[in-house]
Amino acid sequence: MTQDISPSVARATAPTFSPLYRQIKDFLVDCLARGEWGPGAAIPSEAELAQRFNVSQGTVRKAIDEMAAENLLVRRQGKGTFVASHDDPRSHYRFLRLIPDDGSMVESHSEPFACAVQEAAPEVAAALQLETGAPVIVIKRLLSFAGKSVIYDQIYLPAGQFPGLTLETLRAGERSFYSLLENDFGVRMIHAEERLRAVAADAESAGLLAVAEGSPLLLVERTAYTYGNQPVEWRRGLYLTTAHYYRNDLG
Amino acid sequence: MTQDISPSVARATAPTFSPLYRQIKDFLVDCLARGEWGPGAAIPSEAELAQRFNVSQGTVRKAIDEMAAENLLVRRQGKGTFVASHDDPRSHYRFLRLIPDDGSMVESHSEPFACAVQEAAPEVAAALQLETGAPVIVIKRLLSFAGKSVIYDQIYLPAGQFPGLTLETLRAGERSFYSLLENDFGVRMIHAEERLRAVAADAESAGLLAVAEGSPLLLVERTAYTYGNQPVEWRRGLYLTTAHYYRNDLG
DNA sequence: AAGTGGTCTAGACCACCGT
DNA sequence: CGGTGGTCTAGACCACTTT
Repeated sequence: MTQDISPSVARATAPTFSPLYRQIKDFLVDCLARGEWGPGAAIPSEAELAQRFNVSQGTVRKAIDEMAAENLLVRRQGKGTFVASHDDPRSHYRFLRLIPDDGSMVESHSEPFACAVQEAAPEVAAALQLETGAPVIVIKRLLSFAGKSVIYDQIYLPAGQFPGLTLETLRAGERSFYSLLENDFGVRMIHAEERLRAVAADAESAGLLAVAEGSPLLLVERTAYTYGNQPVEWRRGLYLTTAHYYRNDLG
Repeated sequence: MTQDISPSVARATAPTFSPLYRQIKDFLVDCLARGEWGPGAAIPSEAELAQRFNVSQGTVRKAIDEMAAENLLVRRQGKGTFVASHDDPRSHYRFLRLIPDDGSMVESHSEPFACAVQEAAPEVAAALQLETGAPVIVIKRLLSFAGKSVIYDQIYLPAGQFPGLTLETLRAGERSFYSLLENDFGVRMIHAEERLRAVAADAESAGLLAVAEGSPLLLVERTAYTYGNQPVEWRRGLYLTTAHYYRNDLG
């Protein structure tokens, strides 16, 4: 007989039946999306969830295993299972792929220098699933390794989801950009897609990165998504790759 | 009491104890590395392996689960578990990340035009863990999408592991490069690392890709590894990214 | 019908963490 | 110590594929 974690839910003529562990996973993902447990918080123990859903602990375990593999949760033996957070040092460099040629682990430093609201250009609107002309926050910043500027980022966010975000906010504190969005606006980035191209530096980029106009730069366009595959950030990064490279592992 | 899948193995004073499922995984990986089962072949069933190792089926299952997640094995319900192969269409585009801007799924065509043995330059030797000057096979080829050349590859292989590889071999048949290495030389690529940079086209690349000298190109340097993290291929690819982009998913 | 992987259970014990 | 996740078992039943 087909089972369901919530007997009160009408199964009716629904032609789609998921295994129990998947129903549990879907439920837990929904809890995360609704902010039931904030980033860094502990979720209920496997035993408690098993009791709550009337399933065995192994079934709950399989659901959590998959979510841990997707970087949604973090297991810590003896302590519990926690909602993944960009505050965690382990998640800190998950989205930055530029590495110095010499392999040194120098600290990177972000220097935002502009933050304004604009109307979304068609390209930006399409990526963020907004109407063209909708208000977006535009942030410009320079990222440097060991004092040398290597990335010029232009970041676009839907204005409505980040009220009161200013240049001062960005410059305050040492936390990373995604940590800030997570803590101050409750928006957690869980996935991103990047499109890379080689381009010639325009006047603005050349000036900021201290190279000749026309020099080859690595263009990295990123769309970042929160729960439910909802895009909430689009950015255009220009990477100077004379002494650094973009690393990618093909599994 | 600590257990071991092979009671006859002296555990002696070994300070490292792995869980059973990890010992089984290590054993299976070793079987693959030794070529016990060729690519595409079926491995013994979970029940048989469980009996052979005197463990429960769930323990074998966990070992195989991890190997499937690492693309070493492929599970097929009702049929069995098989050694992953580049002949499988699913694995076919696992290493090619260049996508046309319009998203069309056009067929790519590889056109090798040079194949010779050279002495390894220091950079190549380092990547392949050989001595500088060791014999390496150098392959040059053009890859085109919809008739337009978009990638110029220079591929370096340790000559000793690929005896008799010629331009004729490469041009024969329609199989992919990694399928050929797998079928004709028993070398299966399981993992690769790429380093990306933006560079200016030199005369040779500009000519082959039909762009002006100095045009920005995406330089992709790849080291590919077989079982045991042994590097067996290094390649330098120059990608034309005016109508295509390199796609990367950040998990 | 027989064989395979896929799901699920109920219980055991271990390793680790906090108090 | 009690609570957590981590490993392992023995068995059940289901879904899929082939004979």
